Amino acid sequence: MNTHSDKGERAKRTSPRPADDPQRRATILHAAQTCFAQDGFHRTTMRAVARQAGLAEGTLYHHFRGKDDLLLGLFGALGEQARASLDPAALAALNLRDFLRAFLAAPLAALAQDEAGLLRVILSEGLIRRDLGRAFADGLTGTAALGAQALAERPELRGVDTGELLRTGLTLVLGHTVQGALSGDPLPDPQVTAARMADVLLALVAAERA
Amino acid sequence: MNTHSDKGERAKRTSPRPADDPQRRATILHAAQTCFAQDGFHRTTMRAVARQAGLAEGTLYHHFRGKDDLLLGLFGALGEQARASLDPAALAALNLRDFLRAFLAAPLAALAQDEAGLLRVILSEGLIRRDLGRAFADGLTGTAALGAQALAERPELRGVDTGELLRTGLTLVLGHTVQGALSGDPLPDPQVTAARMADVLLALVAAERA
Amino acid sequence: MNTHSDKGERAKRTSPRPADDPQRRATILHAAQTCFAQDGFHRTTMRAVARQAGLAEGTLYHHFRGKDDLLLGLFGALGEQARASLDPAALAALNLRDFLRAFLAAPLAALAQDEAGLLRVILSEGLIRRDLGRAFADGLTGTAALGAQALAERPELRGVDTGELLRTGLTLVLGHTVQGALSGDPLPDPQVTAARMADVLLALVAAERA
Amino acid sequence: MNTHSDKGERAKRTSPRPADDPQRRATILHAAQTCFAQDGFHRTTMRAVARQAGLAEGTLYHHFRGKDDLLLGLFGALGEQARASLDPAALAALNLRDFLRAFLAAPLAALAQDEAGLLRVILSEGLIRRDLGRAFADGLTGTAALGAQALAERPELRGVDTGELLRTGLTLVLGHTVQGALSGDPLPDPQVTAARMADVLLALVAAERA
DNA sequence: GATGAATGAGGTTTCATTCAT
DNA sequence: CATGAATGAAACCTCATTCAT
Repeated sequence: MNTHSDKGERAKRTSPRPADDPQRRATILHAAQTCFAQDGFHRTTMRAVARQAGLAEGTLYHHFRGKDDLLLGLFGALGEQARASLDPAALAALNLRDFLRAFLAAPLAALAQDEAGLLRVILSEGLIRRDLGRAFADGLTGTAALGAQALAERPELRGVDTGELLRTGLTLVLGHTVQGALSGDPLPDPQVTAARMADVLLALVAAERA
Repeated sequence: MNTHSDKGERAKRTSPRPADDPQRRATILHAAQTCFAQDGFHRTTMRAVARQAGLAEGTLYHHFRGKDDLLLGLFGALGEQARASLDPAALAALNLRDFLRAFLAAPLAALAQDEAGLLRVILSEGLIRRDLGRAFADGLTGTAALGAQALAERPELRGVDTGELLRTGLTLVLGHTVQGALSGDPLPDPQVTAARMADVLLALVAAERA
Repeated sequence: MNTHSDKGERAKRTSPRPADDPQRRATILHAAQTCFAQDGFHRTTMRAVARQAGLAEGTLYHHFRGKDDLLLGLFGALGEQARASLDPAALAALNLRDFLRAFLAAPLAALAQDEAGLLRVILSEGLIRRDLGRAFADGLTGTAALGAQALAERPELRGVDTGELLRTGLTLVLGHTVQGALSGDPLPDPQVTAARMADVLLALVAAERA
Repeated sequence: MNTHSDKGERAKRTSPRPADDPQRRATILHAAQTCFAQDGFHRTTMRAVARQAGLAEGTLYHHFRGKDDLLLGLFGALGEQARASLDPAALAALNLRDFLRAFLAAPLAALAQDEAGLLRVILSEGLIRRDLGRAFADGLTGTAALGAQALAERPELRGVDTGELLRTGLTLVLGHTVQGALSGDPLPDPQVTAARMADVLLALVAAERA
């Protein structure tokens, strides 16, 4: 209903016919995210998604294979988002403290806002569906590996297992985010949280080098 | 019918009437846990639980109000288990390092084995259902507070926010466990993991007191 | 629950063993009537009847074949009651006006009180089940015939179809009672209603003899 | 699938989309009436109604909220029918005898035919469900009041309580119809019955004015 | 491509009845 | 005879998906 206005905006699309879809896909995914975040994947009906998107139920099936495909699409979007929020080149220029802060702030910031709902849905299903869960876990591992590469050469980390360091950092981020998602409390400022967690990791480095 | 064999086991009870039986409840909860852990709450049918329990569908409803009540019962069991695994009195006698190890090993051990399935179910639904999620989060908070009390007087922690320290520890535990649940990989030995995490916390203490 | 006291009363039964039942049957029927009248036959569970009777569910089946048999038993009781409330010998002694009043007051009085519930149940099911319905209708017809016999010889009714006269009277009674049962309003005093209806019939007699 | 033939019949409608269709509703209600009249409301399954309507079970729920809504829809249809069969303007032109005959013949005729089943269902449930029962009773009261208005000015009824007169008439109609529904016997010609009942009322008028 | 009415398998839950104690 | 836990068929209803328009 409220989505009709969005449709209005999109009506000025220049293409004469509805075109194919990258726009439509996004609209639908966004609607799905909203619904899933609110009621969970299983308690959300395709009709609800359709209405939220301002479309008919049948139309959803022109753009997605089915309900599951919606979830997969959402998961893909989460991955893209995560990848986009982390720029290894930029990180490389920072000193260790700032590197850690930026590295941890990225996922925290991405999930801080209304996207928290997205995470809830992905995690909730990921805990049940082996494929989703593993993909998510692999994403974390990959991210840690990516960061570790950027830290590999730093002299002040000589003797430190940077991979494990960053994995510990991401474990903190995951634990923190899940806790927030469970409690329903709004998460504190990502920058502050990231700074606190960076301190933990720095303490760990200091201890290991001692 | 098929229940008679089970009843045979239980025949030592002299009472002629099974009464309201805590055994049956446990049997059913166990079956529910198995099914839920395997397929998730929503994809599990009451029929599946009944079959797993070796009972008729209708019988489940003599002991639980409905499917939801099964989940709640499971959640309650998790809580009891958590409470049972943490003995504040015993902890108080330990030095800091051992205290932290024991404090963190308790939940890790509880969830290490097949109970991992239980956690997956509870978390999966807790991420969607506000009441469950909050109850779970409150459990964590309460546990941290309980531990903090036991640490309050220690001179070597003068100036350290013990509450936050333990919360960080539990955040690590939660993150670690979720990661394990997601990846499907068997979690490493709880004692080892706990030791590693205790080191993180000790590093943090050292850094804060420096 | 409140029925336990009743059970207490009955405990002083002199017979050493529970005896057979005429007492029990009555207790159960009474409970059934209460439940059926409140929620209707179909919405009443055997468990509800058992509880109302202060008995176990299984016990009901020692005295009645099943739920349907309860309804039949109730119907039989209604018939007995109807028959008991009508004493042809006593009626024969009355003048026409009083005869009609008494004849109509009998069923009205029987149904006036809490027995109204009984009627509701019987009628409700009688409208659906051919056997019950026909038995009920036959009861009415029989009653009219019985009354007509008592009026047969009266000289002031020479030329009047007394059977039809009384059938009309019972039609009024039935219509009146059904209306009351539908509206839920408490029925007015049976005597008054009977008097009013008797007037209708007397007017009819007068008109026919004119 | 099997619906396509039906749709063929209906193909004359030019609208590309069936829209919300009043046809379907009627089809379903008719099927419901048939089933309910045969087996009663409670013994009729939604599946039976669907089959009778030549539709899938799920389809019923696109047009009615649930089983109860079917009953309510039927009740509404009965009301409409009753209202349609009574034309106050036309009645006003008749002399008293014909007025009464027409007034009583209307409901009798409406229920005489296969609609008798409809009445059985409505009454059967109305006797149990307070809301339905009251609505039905109110319908009767309203009808009597409507008729009384049309009779109000007649000089030959000066001094007669026309409201009560017509209520008595409807009580006769109700009693008569219920009796017929119970016995299962086919009701006699509505016109004849109405004439006989009109005579009763006329006798009553004569007696009251005497 | 868009629509949404129709489909029907399948889910949860109820409840009359049985039978071991 | 009394009990009441167990049974399991069957009811109502939901909802992902299809397909004629």
